[in-house]
Amino acid sequence: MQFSVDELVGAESVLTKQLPENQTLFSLGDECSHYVIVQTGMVRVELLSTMGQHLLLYRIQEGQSCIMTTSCLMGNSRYFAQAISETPVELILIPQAIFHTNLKETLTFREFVFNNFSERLAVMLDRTADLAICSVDQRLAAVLLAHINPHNKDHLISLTHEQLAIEIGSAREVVSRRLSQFEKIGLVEKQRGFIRIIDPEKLSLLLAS
Amino acid sequence: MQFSVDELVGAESVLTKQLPENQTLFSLGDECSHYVIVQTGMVRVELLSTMGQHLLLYRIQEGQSCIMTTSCLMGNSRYFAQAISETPVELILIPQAIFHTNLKETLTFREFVFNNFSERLAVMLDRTADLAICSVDQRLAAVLLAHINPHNKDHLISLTHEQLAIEIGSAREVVSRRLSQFEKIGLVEKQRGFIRIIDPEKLSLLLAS
DNA sequence: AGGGTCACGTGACAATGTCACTGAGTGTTG
DNA sequence: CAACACTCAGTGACATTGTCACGTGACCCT
Repeated sequence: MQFSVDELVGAESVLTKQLPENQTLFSLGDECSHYVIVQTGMVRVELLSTMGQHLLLYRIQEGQSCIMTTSCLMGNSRYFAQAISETPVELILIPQAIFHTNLKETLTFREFVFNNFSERLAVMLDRTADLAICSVDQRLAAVLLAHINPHNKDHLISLTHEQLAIEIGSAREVVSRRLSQFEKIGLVEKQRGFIRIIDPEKLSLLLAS
Repeated sequence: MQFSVDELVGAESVLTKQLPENQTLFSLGDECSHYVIVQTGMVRVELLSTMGQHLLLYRIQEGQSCIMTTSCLMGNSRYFAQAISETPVELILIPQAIFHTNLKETLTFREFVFNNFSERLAVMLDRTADLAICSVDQRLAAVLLAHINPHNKDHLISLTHEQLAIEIGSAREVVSRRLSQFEKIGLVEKQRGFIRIIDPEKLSLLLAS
């Protein structure tokens, strides 16, 4: 993070909290009592359908805050999605009252909140646009390319088809089928729980069309 | 509107602007120089795909403000969608500098901005969730029911299939086909440019399933 | 070895989107 | 009025994507 939390809100009012993986941070209908900053780890925020389907809205990573939390605090409304830790996380919690006081009085805090908010909203709307505009193949290719580790010459990606499906907002079976097709034309190789990228260049050509 | 703009920001800094129907308020990539409140009329905000396809994000009506504008001002970023007047509109414009000063110093202004923002975000995410979760039939039924004028016993709705398609995020042909089906089972009657709701009760049953 | 769970493959089918084209209504204009 | 253009709607053919119901093999545990 690029700022000191203590400096922003005063050390005495900042709480921290640790949570293990796969823990619910908030659920649909919950009241919002604290502003939350993720200090380490990753949190997933998703909508829930009437069935058990999930729709990934966005992720919150190190140093970021949650737009829904911000929105709920600002508008005094309730959560209408749920958040789950994807890794063990360390959170910074700022009580509602302190949040509002600082928003009013501290320029650096206000700037942090607003910038973070605006940036997160942009990312989320980008994702929405992608979902609406790009094909499954394109979204799949994009996610695969995004997971390449540049330090590792062997482009092996540790994701299951299920995880990829959530990532691109599709279904496992669809991902399986498209990956088989990708394999057939030499773009990737499949292993249980892993995908190896064989031809990143061709893969990125997919995005252009 | 439930507040006096003059009271909020000082009469001297408030600008107003009139625009006819079908005018672009902002486009993708534009800088954001003013906070905007729609005083009368209606504005549509939509994403653009690589092709000419539009994806309706949300509408801004009387007394409301635009979340993307708010976000851009707060985060000092550029517009990544476009806004178009659906009717003649009357706008209130508050220059960026005045916006920030008032956000800092005026409690009522801050409350207006935040509440409006939070509410609009909720509506937009609701729409997103609907798109992801509900079937075409359900979305279509919902839109038709929402357009019923309770003062008019004759439930005649003035919308083309094209307009309905944009509304529910689908294609004209799909709307045509589903409406034909609706007509076949006695839910509606079609006319050129109009739909007559015959059986609102059955139509709302569609939403439940 | 047997049982259980997880990841994946697959066929059949339903829902939706896209394309290309037709035709019907409406208004305009010479 | 006749010709024309324009908007709105209907339709068949097809592609893409999602859903359901299974089956199969890998891996883990005792």
